[in-house]
Amino acid sequence: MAPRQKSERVTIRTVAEDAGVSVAAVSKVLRDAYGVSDAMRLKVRQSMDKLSYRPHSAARGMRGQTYTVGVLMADIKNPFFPDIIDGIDDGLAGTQYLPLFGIGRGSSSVERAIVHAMVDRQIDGLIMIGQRMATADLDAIASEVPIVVIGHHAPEAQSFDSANNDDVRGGAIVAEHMLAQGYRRPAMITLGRNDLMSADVSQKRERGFADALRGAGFAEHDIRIASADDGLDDVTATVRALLESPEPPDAIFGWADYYALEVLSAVRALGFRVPDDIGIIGYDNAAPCAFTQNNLTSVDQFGREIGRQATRLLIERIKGRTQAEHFVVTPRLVARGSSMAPRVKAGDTLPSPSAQPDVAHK
Amino acid sequence: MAPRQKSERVTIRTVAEDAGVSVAAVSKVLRDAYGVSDAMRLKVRQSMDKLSYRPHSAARGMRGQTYTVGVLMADIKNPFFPDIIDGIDDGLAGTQYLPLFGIGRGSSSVERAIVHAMVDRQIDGLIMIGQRMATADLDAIASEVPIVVIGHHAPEAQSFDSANNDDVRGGAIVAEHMLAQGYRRPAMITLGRNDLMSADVSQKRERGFADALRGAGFAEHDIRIASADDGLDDVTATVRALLESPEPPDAIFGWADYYALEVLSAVRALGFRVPDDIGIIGYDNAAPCAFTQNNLTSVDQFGREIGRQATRLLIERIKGRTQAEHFVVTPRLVARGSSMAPRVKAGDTLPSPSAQPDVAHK
DNA sequence: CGTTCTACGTATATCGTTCTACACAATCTA
DNA sequence: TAGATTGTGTAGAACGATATACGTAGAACG
Repeated sequence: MAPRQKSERVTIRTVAEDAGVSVAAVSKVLRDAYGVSDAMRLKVRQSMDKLSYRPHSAARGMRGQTYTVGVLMADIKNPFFPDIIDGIDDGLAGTQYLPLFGIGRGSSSVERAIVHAMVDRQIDGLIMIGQRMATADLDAIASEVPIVVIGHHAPEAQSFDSANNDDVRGGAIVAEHMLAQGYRRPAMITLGRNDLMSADVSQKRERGFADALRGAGFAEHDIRIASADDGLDDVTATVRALLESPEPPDAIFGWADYYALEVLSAVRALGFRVPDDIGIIGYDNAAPCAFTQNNLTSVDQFGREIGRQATRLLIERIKGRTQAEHFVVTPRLVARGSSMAPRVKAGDTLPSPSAQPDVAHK
Repeated sequence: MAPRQKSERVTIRTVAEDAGVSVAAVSKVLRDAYGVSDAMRLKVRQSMDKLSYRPHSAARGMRGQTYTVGVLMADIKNPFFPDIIDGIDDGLAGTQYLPLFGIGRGSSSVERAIVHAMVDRQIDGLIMIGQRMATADLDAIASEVPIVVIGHHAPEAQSFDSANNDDVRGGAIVAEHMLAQGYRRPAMITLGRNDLMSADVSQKRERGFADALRGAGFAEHDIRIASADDGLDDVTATVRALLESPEPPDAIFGWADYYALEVLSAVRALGFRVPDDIGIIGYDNAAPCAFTQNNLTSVDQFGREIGRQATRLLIERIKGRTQAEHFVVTPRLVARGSSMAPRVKAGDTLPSPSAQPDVAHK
């Protein structure tokens, strides 16, 4: 009937012709917009199925939404992030939105480039996981697109939402557990501050950890918090320095699991037994914690729930909410072997490497 | 001068007016297209900087390229994939292209949905890592967009490229190493076949492993290849069945590292020592292999190089190559503690749990 | 000096949607 | 019964780039 049939791509026009209605009508059906009768909706849907029509997202982006949400992951090696992503999938299930991911490499300039690229590609909203940008940067981005941040506390921020666990409390939980287990000289190893704005959750955990020790009567110089970049070599060097110092710690808190697993490796490589000589605790309760060879005590921050909430917040923002909302969940300690010293800590002897490094695991 | 200045968004038109040239000229500069003088290029570039202009990707996508390449990752928990991604970043550095990632969840229908979504968003090309679709599906996709697959062998495919290591050879390397270390009853645990088309690299590794054992004189019923879905529970159940069978293996090859680490956990949880009672070998040489607590012998397949090559192939395809190209690299064994039994395997006694499960790691 | 290149620019149709404005009929209200 | 309202549908202008087709000036050539 219609004279034109040069192109082979199925467009909204093809559907309209097939269904015998206008292009605008099809568009309305597509968007579940107001002003279509049930009869028309049905007719159009059938044509779309018959032609297996898929709307062209780039074209939609020119005027309206793309139904794409961007997710910026600060890095890809963190075994905790998959939990969050499961939560995001939960939150997106049943909606038209699809997540596309950008992967930062620990540098805020790379992150910025990715965010720009996503904005240029007309994403409808953005979830940022563990990003390293300052709140001011986030405000700027929020003026272009709705965002929700995970792993960055900004309770006063109005232009964007956030979803987090209570990291200060989490840090405190760790200190309390160490003392309850009989460890006497707890220490923490945390991320170095090379990038101007490093992950601020680590700082929150440090504060909680330190405050709890203070509360238990520790003097300022007995609160030891060392730092190292992630990566086995840096961590090992710092662990070595710590354990060879005059009053070495008998328990170490690694600021996050992926990092604590490197601490675990370093401690054992130096010939110490875990948890007998040194207790080790991580943060996130990521999947590898449960492996027998790690058996790592950790703080569960309910990543999946955080991901779900973040997604809910984002969709609300996209739909028009302008009031900020900041979700916070209370973390919980999951005790495993790495912090369960069997001994009664009577003689307060300094730990030293137990004979040989454990050959079975060498 | 120009009457219109209603909108605030900086478009190609804004730049053109500022630079005093036509819109078409600016577009040419943007695309490094033919027919612009150095003087004009400079002038336009300056205006773009001054206005901090960023081209609108959706609009570009309507007629030309989006300068976005999609990367489909079969899952996000595999610690090997980051290596590949590093390679992709290498390959993309210095180009205008930016990668956006889709994350499958082990199901080919989810993967298909992601691929469609990416195509609808006008990506210029697609790299698929460890995807589970059949070659026929890939042909269909390849007719819409250039693709390169990683972790799927299709040497005869003409419509798309691939980048892989030689998985058959890799499987053989493992068997040879086990025998050289004195292990006498090697076994392999590999992925279950629940999804119709599961990762075909695992099958290649199985073949290499089995062929090598045959070559060493093993009888067919002594070549044991068990299967389990990934996930600690399934793997543990299968490992238990294997180790409690009449002639239990004394060495186990896990088809990939993320999987072998679960095997390691299961074996130790059952009270066996590694490598004394049971040797364990993985595949990929992912970062966690080097941790002291894992100390996992593995096969290095040079993921970063694979990622680099895949990217090169993709860009060539985007630029117009139609002849298929299939890159294959030869893998290499990296021996670590998990496969280094110290004993001389003289008395061929069956392994049994050494006394108690190692309390220190429980 | 006319013709033919070559290099550089411009004008404008086009991509596939969404959105605004409006037409029309049926129903409600005063 | 006139006027307002509601429900349903259409036409056509955007959106911001790219690609095509073409114009112009200067150089090269015979």
